[in-house]
Amino acid sequence: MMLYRTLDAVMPAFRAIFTQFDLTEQQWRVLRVLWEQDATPLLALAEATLIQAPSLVGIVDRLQRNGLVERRRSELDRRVVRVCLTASGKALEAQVTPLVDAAYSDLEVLVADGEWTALLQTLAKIADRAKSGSRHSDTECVHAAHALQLT
Amino acid sequence: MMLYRTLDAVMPAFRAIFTQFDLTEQQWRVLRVLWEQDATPLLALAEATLIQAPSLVGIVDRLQRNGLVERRRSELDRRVVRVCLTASGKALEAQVTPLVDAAYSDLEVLVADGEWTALLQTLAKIADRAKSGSRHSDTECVHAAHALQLT
DNA sequence: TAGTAATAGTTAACATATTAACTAAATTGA
DNA sequence: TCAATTTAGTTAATATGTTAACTATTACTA
Repeated sequence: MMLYRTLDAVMPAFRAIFTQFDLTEQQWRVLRVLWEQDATPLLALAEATLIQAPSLVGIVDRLQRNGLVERRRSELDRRVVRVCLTASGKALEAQVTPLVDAAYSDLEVLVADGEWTALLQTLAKIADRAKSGSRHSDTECVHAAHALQLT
Repeated sequence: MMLYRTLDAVMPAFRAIFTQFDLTEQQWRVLRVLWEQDATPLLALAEATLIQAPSLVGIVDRLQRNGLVERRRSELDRRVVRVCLTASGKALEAQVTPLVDAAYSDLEVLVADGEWTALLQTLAKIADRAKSGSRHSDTECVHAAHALQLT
């Protein structure tokens, strides 16, 4: 229950920012990667965002529909589809990023530095130990983590 | 990223249990509440599971379709729909619960008691402080918490 | 008590996750 | 070199989350 409430408390600030720009959380995640590395192949994008390929296809579809990205078939390997930012897609970065950063800062003020570190360390420990014994994809619990907005 | 990996590491054990019984995570959450308190009105169920009502309608639909629950219109207040376990729904508890409990135990062994407490306290603090300033529903980040299976 | 507001549940429209299957294009190995 | 395999991307089927609107009841109130 504590986790529910934590997430419940943390999320709305971020969500408000996204809806303001007609973005969803996932769409923002994709854009964030593209702002770092434009023209990323779709599967590489899936890995970077930790969004599974079938989900990503739809997300890119909608970003494309809204004129923020476009698909470009690679000439070298024609299986590869590169997802590229459009001018509007690029322009969005300057508007969204400051707001998201500010929201993050607000969040970080809430607990002491040491506490943050401890939190992350405990999570790391759990991940590490739980993982040895079950092998699986990195994207399984993605939207849970998305919700936390702490990546 | 750490959170992604934590969730990724923790989830599969639980998910394997559910698929084994043809259940989803959410369906299990609903059943878990009904096993405690049968014949719960739908909105009360939504609150108890932290699943929003519109989602819950579909989940209950499918549980009903699979013969695990049934809907009963209340006589006193005919707006109210009580969700009731069927015999199969009741029978399932004895099969699923031990496996889930065992998976929890496996998880709890991973970190020291004090560390668990610290983790929960930090989360509580974040939730508490982040919440004062943004008012919203408890169910917003539900599936994120579901994924953690730590409720 | 008629009229309005609140409540319980549902439906609709949309975005997303998950698994499995499928296509086209490379890669590989006998 | 040609068949078998692998890889990139997609589609399909199903379950879920989100917001908004809508129905049927019940409660409230002037």
